[in-house]
Amino acid sequence: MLEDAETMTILELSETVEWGEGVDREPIALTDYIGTLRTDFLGDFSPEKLTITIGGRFMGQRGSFANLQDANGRIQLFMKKGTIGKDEEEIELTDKMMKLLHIGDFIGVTGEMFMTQTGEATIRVKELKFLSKSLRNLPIVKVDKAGNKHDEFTDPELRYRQRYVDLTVNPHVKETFLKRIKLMNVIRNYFNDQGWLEVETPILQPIHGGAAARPFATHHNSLDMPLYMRIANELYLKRLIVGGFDGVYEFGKMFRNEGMDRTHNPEFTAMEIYVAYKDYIWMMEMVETLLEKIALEVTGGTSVGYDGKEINFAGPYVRMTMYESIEKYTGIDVSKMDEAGLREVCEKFHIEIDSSMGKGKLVDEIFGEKVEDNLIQPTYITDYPIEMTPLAKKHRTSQGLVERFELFINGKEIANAYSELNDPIDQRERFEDQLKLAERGDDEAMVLDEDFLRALEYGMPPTSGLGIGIDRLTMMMTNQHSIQEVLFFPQMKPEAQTQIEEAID
RNA sequence: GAUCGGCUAGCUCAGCUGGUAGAGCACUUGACUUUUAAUCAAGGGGUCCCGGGUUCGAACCCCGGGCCGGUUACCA
Repeated sequence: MLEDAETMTILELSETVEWGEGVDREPIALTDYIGTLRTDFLGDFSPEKLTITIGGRFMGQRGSFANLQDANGRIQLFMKKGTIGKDEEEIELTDKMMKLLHIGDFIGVTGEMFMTQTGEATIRVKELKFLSKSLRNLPIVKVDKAGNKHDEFTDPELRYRQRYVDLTVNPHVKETFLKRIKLMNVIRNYFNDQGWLEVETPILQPIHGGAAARPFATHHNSLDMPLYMRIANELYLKRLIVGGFDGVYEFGKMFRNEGMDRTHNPEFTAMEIYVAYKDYIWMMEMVETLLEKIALEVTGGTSVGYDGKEINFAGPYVRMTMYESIEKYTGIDVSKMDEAGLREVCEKFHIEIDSSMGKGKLVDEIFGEKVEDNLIQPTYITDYPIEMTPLAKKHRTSQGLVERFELFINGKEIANAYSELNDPIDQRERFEDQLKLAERGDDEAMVLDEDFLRALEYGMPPTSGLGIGIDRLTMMMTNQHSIQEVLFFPQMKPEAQTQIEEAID
């Protein structure tokens, strides 16, 4: 539906369609794309020989000059009235078309490259084809000589709701998403080179296992049973290791029914990988290699500017056990403390706690409050208390700990990894401990998955697993501070209630 | 959830102490046609987020609601 304000444009459209009927409707055969055209042209300039055909959006004009934009860039057109076409009739038609042309329309042009007096690579248009009409006004961003932007399309609400407009008029936005895609491809290529396999596991799960979070619940009609959108895919990937794959990974959307803010969206992308016959020490080395590679290929260097700081992704990264890190930043050794001692420490630092919290949770609270923000450069925090990590293997030497690390960068958790727990008896006990926590009031304690235990009972090789938050890693690599800037379509409340009602009817 | 700020033309924004709604870009018409924030002239375009209230009179003040953003809390 279009507003009254658009009436004029619709009249214009009908006129366009009318003359358009006389125009060749065959698909236009593009010979080039704007993105590479300018550099190709500048590299090997052979004037009057290079006849090309390109397509794109018409993005405004100045006198006889105009801009054309395609997926990868813009180029200037020279379109002089009364000169485009083979004969009188065609010239007249093209003049009419140029009059109807406005910002946002898709056109195809054929012409020759030349250099203007002011040194701008330009196409002298010999033939103009109208391809598609834009009925709405694009917000045009103008950039002056000094590089200042005028009338920039900046309203975050409009930008997120109408990402197609954002992408069209804000090149830096497109750049961010291209980097996100590149980042994922770097990971894929590296993993594939190692022989690890990209797999897919269920998004609709009868038991929402593998993490501690509130799920989205739904209902399957013909089975008449509840299903949950996955909060994690960990237990399914481990089943595949049981099934005999040596290395499996998945890029997947996870869904958590919790608050939204600058770093949380209800659906987000996690990359999880499991490699058999490895442990978490090996995994730290793998992650260092991977992140260095990502930084290099996505940003062009291993040192990345973020938040006014320089983050150095070249390995090896600092390694500290969780207890060491707490001692470093509080001066207190909590490693031998019982629950009562930990509660005292929390009180001393005015950390809010409640009765449902066990030992592991209390340690985590102290860590979150006193340590996390200090971990600016990539840092591995290792060897977590067993209570907070029900899916990780017990530490080979330290009692009460598990073989786990989290990678912190700029005070944020970026990756989480274990030597995976593959002892089915231990795993059952750890699930049962979770049940006790749940009874105590912890509504995020992990749910017992009987089939997963059965899988472990058949035998799982020693395995190391890793999860990386792709959205947050992308934020890091693109210097963005809101998750919405790295998601094409971040979750938003509906624009107007009426739209929802219409949709339901 | 708390708190602060924003919402005015398609976009970016002005709008004083409450007194007929403004600019630039975009759009339309014309001029110009080697421009690059093109230029010049004229024109059209508004549910001032929504609903109530106060007032002779509300974009502006008051009450309620909505959406967006910042901060903060919660949440692996």
